[in-house]
Amino acid sequence: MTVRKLRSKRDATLDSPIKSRRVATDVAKERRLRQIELKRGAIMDAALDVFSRYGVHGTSLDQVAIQADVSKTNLLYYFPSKEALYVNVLRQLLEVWLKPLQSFSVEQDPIEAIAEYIRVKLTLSRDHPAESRLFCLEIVQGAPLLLTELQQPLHDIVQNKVAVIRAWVQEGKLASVDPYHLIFSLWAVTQHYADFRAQVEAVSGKTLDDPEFFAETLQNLQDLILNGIRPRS
Amino acid sequence: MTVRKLRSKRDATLDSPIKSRRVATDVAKERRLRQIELKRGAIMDAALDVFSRYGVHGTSLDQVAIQADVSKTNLLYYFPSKEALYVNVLRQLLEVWLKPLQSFSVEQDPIEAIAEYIRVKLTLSRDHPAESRLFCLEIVQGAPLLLTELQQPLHDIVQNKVAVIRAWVQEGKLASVDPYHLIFSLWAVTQHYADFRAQVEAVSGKTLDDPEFFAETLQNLQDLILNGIRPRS
DNA sequence: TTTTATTTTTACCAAATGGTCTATATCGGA
DNA sequence: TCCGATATAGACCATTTGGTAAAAATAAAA
Repeated sequence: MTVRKLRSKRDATLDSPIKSRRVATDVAKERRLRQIELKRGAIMDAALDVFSRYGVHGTSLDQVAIQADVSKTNLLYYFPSKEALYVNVLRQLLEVWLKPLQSFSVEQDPIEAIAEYIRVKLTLSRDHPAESRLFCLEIVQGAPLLLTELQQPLHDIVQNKVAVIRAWVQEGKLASVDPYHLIFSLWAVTQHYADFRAQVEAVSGKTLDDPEFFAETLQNLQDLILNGIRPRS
Repeated sequence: MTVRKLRSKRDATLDSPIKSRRVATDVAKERRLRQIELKRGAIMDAALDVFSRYGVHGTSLDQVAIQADVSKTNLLYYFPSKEALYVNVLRQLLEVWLKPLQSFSVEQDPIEAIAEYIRVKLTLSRDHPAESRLFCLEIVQGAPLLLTELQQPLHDIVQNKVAVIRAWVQEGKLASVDPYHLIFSLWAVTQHYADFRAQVEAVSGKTLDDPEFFAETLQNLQDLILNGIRPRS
């Protein structure tokens, strides 16, 4: 109810800006909206962090609230329910997540393009581990919420890149790899360092936060994959 | 308490078999023990399944009980607590999980050995997806329970295999890859098909259950990795 | 058959938790 | 300074859920 109120208010200001007699009013309203977005953002950041660590079900709203430095009731003023909060977090995460794939196109040199893709994805694994983990958790559990709205755009963009890779293969610029499996492998090896960080650390004693280890990992993954797909006489 | 009772009883029968005047008694006792293990096994199977789907926190004991076709209280008769059940499931899982790595040794041909390892791991991903998912969930969340007892054996066995791979490299049988990253990559690409099954299916429309897709996946992964590490002049 | 040990069920409890309702504080505008 | 709207907090509630106590049922032993 409270949220319904909030929603309708915000929608109202967004959809039909009141023809204000004074500019001052509008400015203030906008500032307030920014404030709201700021606070919502802070809550979502906190939520992303704890959700990705303990899972959605393993996290209480109180935990999120504390982490975001607000009261639970106040949190529920900004998000109608735990699920709504979670969905918002997931949706925001998706944007970060699908962006890197956009990049490569037929004109590029495949070796360079893929090397760069590995670099970008590995950087993402280092700098956005929470996003990586939460995405992983959601997908592992069948992505009940994500899949419906992920399926279409993901399918489309992958389809697109599959065509690009296929073209590269046909032009003899790559060994004959199945584009799907190449993409899956790229995802797998790069995200592994974020998602399985605990294991990586247990085994090797290092994480991507160590610059040397990061560089070494990048080098190895690029070598492995690129040698794996370089056209062979 | 109830469990303590159960425990002590079982321990007693295991540690100091009562010098029975009759064989019949022992036989009966053994049969009962088998029954207990059977029931515990059934409960653990059910638990593995639901835990891996909804996460530990997302699963209630009632769900597990229903899946195992026992009452919740009855379940708690066989396992002292939810956590105890979970730990048992994890421990059992570990055995299945660490086995494949044991296999390769210096005498083998590295290309064959690694091809076989990929095959085994991919088969595991197909036939034991629940184990793969639960392991993934646990590790992603920092493996609070697993890590303590996983760390040592995992570290040891990996250390061992690292030495093997390093020897292969030194003998010129492999390109100069870092053994750690090779192992991580092998894990990543094979487990991906189980853990990210939802995504793989959303993108490609197929799963490892499809024999054709399985074969194709295996072929591609082997090609990719093996070409990636084959010694190049 | 009687007795004893073990397994299963029934009723119940206490804590945690998502969420609501109401009161209060705060802030922008007049 | 006053007022209306927005934001925050506090008390509270209903449900879920892990777990217990005790009784009932079943199986084993004597």
